[in-house]
Amino acid sequence: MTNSTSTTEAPIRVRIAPSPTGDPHVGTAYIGLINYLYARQRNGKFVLRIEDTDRARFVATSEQEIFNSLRWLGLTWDEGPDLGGPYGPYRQSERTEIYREHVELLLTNGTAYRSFETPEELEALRQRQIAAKLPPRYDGAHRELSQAQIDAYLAEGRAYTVRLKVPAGDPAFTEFRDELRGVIRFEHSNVDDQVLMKSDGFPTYHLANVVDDHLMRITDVIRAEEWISSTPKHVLLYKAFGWEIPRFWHMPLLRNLDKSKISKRKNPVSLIYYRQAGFLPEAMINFLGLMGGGMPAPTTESTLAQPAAKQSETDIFTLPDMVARFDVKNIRLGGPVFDLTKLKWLNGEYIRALTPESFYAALRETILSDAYLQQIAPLVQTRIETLGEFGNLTHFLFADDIMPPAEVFVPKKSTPEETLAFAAEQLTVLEATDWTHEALEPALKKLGEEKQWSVKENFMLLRAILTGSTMSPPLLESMVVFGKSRTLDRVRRFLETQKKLAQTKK
RNA sequence: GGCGUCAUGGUGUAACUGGUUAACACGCCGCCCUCUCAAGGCGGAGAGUACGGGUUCGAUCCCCGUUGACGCUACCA
Repeated sequence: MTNSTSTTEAPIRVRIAPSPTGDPHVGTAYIGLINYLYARQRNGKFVLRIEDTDRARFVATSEQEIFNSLRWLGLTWDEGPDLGGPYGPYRQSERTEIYREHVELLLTNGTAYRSFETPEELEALRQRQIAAKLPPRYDGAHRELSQAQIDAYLAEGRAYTVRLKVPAGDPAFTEFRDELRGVIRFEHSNVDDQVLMKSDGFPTYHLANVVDDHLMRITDVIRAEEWISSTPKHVLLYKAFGWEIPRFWHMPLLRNLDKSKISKRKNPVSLIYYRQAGFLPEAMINFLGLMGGGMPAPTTESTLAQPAAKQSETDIFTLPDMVARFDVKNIRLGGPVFDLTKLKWLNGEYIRALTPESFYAALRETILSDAYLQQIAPLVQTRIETLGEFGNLTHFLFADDIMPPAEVFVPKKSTPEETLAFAAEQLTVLEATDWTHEALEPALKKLGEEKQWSVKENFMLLRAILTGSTMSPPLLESMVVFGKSRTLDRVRRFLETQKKLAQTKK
């Protein structure tokens, strides 16, 4: 029932499989780091695979940003969409034919079946189950359709999904070994007949993931803990195909300060944000290495071997240090809080350790780059009388603690509650909008019309949040220059802070 | 609700996987240095290891239960 051990012989191959659905996420970097270390320590290969099977959430620029962010952190991969490799293509949207063939296999060997319900019907079923206080699950209505019925539906041209036929009867459970936790068992009555192929012909994560991991010879699946619950489905799939099962390592989930799964509302999660806000990649990777432990305690010998090193600085290490000393098996299973305070301290340590030359270079590459200043200059040229006033108008682009007082952001005709509610709407719109002047302007104006906020007050509110002031360079241009990640984060931080403020007043 | 996972100061971790006054770092407080602020130095408060039972000469570490937190419960990943 436990995994085959023959994978031990195979050359180690691991992978990360991010979805291009938005900004690259710190969680991706964390899992990427662990995979990277695992591969580098074992002479293995680290594969990057893009899981772009969700066409509804697909973001065109996302893939490139994932590449950039991982490279920024130094997490280089051996095979991937941009590098190629022996088991490509490494983009799932280019592998649809492979999935189709494999689904056919399952259909013929009876481990999967077609399900012809419409999304509406399934939603209705769900609602009925929830109302009846039953666990919402597919009822298996089409598990045993007759061939005649299937042919009839097919002839009608009815859309269908393909579902996994979770075995009934003996054994009535699936077990697998998590390398950090031991054997985990799921009763089949608790495993849903998961959709493997959507009606649009794209596979779901579960199918694509298993097929690709097998075809790409992945020996160790190192992923986040949120996948534990779906692992039995994956194991069942490996078995349905008659394939060897890889080792599973489920890493703890990064958390917000309140211990919930890390989320953009409560914490910056975009790697682009961290880069643009001036975090050094060495600090970020070091900090991620601290999450969950994994670095052995310093031995007496090693401290003696480096008498010059400050003993207190055992929290400070580089990526090569980690390759040399990190051990996945030492990972702590409690979800670590991604604590910005400590990350900032670490970043400060790295900044102080820079030579004056490289510190200057770091500034010139980021916050004081020519590219950035060239974008800013036209925004202020007509608005200043001496060059010395440059800072007066652009302070908000270089500061990280902007927080307008209520007098500034609440319009005369509105209450603070209305204002904050509208700001939340603005955030939602901004999140879904391309970061260009042409796209932002109509999107914001449309929202203003719907909610009956004048253009002036609409824009003024955002201006206040972004700049902390009612006077600034043009809003949209400023937002474009400041960047989507940082702007959105500033709005989120504003909303969260105001929410807390309102609560403490009560 | 069901299923699963987890549990050491406020936070991140350590403690030869049964024997320590439970250690280090961040944060916090104080002192020193200092034109300020940092940095740096020195010192301090803060957990008896979620709780309750076992096993053991002895449990942070092993077993059981409870509680809590978190995750999953989609034609999203």
